[in-house]
Order: sequence, then structure tokens, then C-alpha cells
Amino acid sequence: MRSELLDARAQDSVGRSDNEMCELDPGQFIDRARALIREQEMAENKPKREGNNKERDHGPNSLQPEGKHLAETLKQELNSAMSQVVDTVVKVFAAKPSRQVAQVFPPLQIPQARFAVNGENHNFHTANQRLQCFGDVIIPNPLDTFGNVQMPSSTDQTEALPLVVRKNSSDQPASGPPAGGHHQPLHQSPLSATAGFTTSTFRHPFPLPLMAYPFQSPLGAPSGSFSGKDRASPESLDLTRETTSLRTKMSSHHLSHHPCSPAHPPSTAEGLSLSLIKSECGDLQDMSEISPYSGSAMQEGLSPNHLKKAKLMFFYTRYPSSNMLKTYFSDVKFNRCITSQLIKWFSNFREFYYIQMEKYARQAINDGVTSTEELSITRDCELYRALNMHYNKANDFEVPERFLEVAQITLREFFNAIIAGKDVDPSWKKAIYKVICKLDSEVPEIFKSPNCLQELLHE
DNA sequence: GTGTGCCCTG
DNA sequence: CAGGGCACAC
Repeated sequence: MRSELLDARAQDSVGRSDNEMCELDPGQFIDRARALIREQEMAENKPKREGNNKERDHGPNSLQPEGKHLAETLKQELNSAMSQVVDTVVKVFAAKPSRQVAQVFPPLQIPQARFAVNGENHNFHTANQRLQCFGDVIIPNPLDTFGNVQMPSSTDQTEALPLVVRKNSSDQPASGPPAGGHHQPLHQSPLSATAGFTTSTFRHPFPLPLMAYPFQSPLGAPSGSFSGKDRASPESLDLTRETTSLRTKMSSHHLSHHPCSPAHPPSTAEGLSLSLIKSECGDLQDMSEISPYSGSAMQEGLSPNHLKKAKLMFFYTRYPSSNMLKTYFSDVKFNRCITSQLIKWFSNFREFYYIQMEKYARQAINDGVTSTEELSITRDCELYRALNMHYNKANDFEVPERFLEVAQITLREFFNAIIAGKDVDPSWKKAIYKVICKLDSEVPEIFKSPNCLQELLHE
């Protein structure tokens, strides 16, 4: 009966050898363990020397008849000794660095789960009291032990970060089972968790909050949530760019001023710089909603198609309000950053638009045009082609007539202003802007559809 | 103080 | 097209 357990344990340890904590730092750990064994034997005066002597006498390769029996006995002895040793070692280690982590992550159920994940095989299953003990003191160890171990590349930051985001979000209502369900074993019994954490599922060896520490920067999380999608769609490319820019902002402005040390829980970091962060680019809640586990079909960023759509909308509105944008980009999950980006797009559109207008107006003046009556915009004029090339490059959208009218009015405004010599005033264009902003027209309802591009361009 | 838009630059 | 600086309006 015992031997079956031992055999199963042996096989198990082979099959999961990559994941065992005991292999994290074999040399140091074993050496220390042996030393402690001797210490304990000396202190307790137990007859364990016998087992050790046998080990030395016969060695692991013994083929003598009683070798098998000796091996079993030895294993049992080692189990017992190792259990004591581990307890002792853990106590020794726990005395050192536990304070910070234990404070930040009080009891939880994580220690047990973690124990099961990394624990020393099944021999601990029969030692509940040890498990409890381990659970109490093992918390700080992940930082020590895992900090030294090379995790499989598949467990790199890119996957862990999205989950970090969810954890950091205080009001995250556990919206549905996460895609991978990686953290589910944490809620299972140690035994089932152990069984579940085979090599293929051994992806988040840390309790998730612990994972947060190295990357707990307010933007570290969002970036993870973006990259966590783990696919190379155009959206993700956009997101990457956006995220990069965000991170640049944040790191250059705030993170450098408030380096997030592991001693600071996220809430503290938030408290320190939340106002700054908020004023900079959205709030953290917004960002956390971008988690790939939100289960929403909403776009988590602006795609090239959104840009194309925005350009087509420019034919109708030059000065869209942020509310209008939210209405017409209903498939986008809005936060401050998205809103700002969209507004910036239209700002850029206007910039190009007005530059073209001024250029064309001056050109007309240079060409000897004296009356605005001579200025008209048709679909084959140079100005129109330039605008169409910019906002409707594929020329697969029929530019509304109203846009031609507005463009013509704009052109004549510029023409008149220049003729009148108003361009000596540095802010002479503002009067024109004031006129043009009143000429926005209704954007067709079809633009509210997320699939409007297909619908529009197929007409 | 915050939001917005313009301007300039890369 | 994005970033940053700036001015202006609430």
C-alpha cells in the first residue's frame, strides 16, 4: 500500500518534474536540507542514522535482495525527515522577508493553492497539519524562489498582465469565466489543483496578486491587457501603438516620479498619482475595462477602419462633439484616451482641410482671381481631388454635395480674408473657423452602424 | 483646474 | 497622424 503510493509519487515526480518547487534551486536546497536533517537527528537523538547509513551503504543503485525493502524504508524515512526539514526551512525563511507580502496579501486561499501547485508531491497530502503550516508561512517564498527560476517563456508577462488588471480593479465582478481559466485552480482543493496543474496548465505559478508586483504600474496593466489578446489583427496593432504612447507618457511623467516599489500596493500608487494619471490619460477603471476577459464584443481600441470611417464622417461634420463620436462609434469602448484620439483625428482632418483651403485661395489670388464668384469647387477641380484623396483615398465613397458647398464657402472665406489683408493678424483664421463650424450637417444614420463601411461602400 | 482647439514638429 | 506646447474658455 505504501509502496504503491511511493511508486505513484515517483512516476508523478517524473512527469511533472519541471514544475516542482524542489527543483527550483536544487543544490542549495538539498544541501541545507541535509544539514538540517543532521541537526535534527542530533537534537532528537532519533535512530534515523540507520536509514542514512543504509543510504550510504547501498546507494541508489543497490541490486541486493533486500535492496528493495531497504529502498522503501529509506524513502519513508526520507519523507519523514524531509517533511520536518521543510517545516524547519520554511520557518527559517519565513522569519526573514514575509512582512511586506503578508501585509499586502493577507491570508487569502492562495497559499494553499500555491502549495498545491508547487508543493512537494503527494506526500504532503497526508500531512494536513503540515499543509496548514506551510500555507501560513509559504507566502513570502514565491518571491525568493520564483525570483530565481526561469519560467517557461509561455508564462511571460504578456499573459499574466491581463489578469493582473482584473485583480487590481477593486470592483471587478468576476464577469464570467476567463478565457483560459488559468486562475481557476486557485479555488480548487489543493489536491485537485495539483492534479490540474500538469505541465500544460501550469501557466500562472504565482498567486495573481503577486504577479502584479513587478508590473503593477498603472500602465503596465493596460499594456498587458492589450497585448493579452495575443493576436495580430489590425486592431491589436493599433492598440499596441496606442499603448506604447500611453506608456511613454506615463513613464516619462509620473512613473519616474513615483516608482512603484513592491512595497506599495496598487491602491497606494493610485492614491499617490491618481490625479496626475487622470489628468494625463484616462482613469484606471477605464483601462481595466479593456481586459480581454471583459467578455464584451466592444472594440478595445480604434482600428484603421475606424479611421476610415472618421474620415468619411468628416465630409459631414468638421467639428463633432465627443458625444456625437460616442454615438457614431458605438462599437468602441470609450475612455479618455479613445475620445482624445478621435478628437485629435478630426483636429488633424481640419488642419489638412484648412491648409488646403488657404493654399488654394492664395493660388487663386496669384492666378489673378479677383472675385469669389470665380471660385467654385467641382468634383474635378484640383482642391477637390486633394481633399478626396485625403479623406476618401480609395474613392469608394460618394462625397456628399453639401461638402462641396461647405468647401466652397471655406475657400471663399479664405480668399476674402486674404484679399482683405486680414492674414497679417496671427489669429485671422479663427474668424473663418467660427463660420465653418456652423456648417456641420447631420451625419447619416448609417454611420452609427459598426458595419457602416461595408454597407456604405457596397452601395 | 479642466477641457478644448490650434499650432508646430517629427 | 501623434505628441507636446500653448492659449483660451468654462
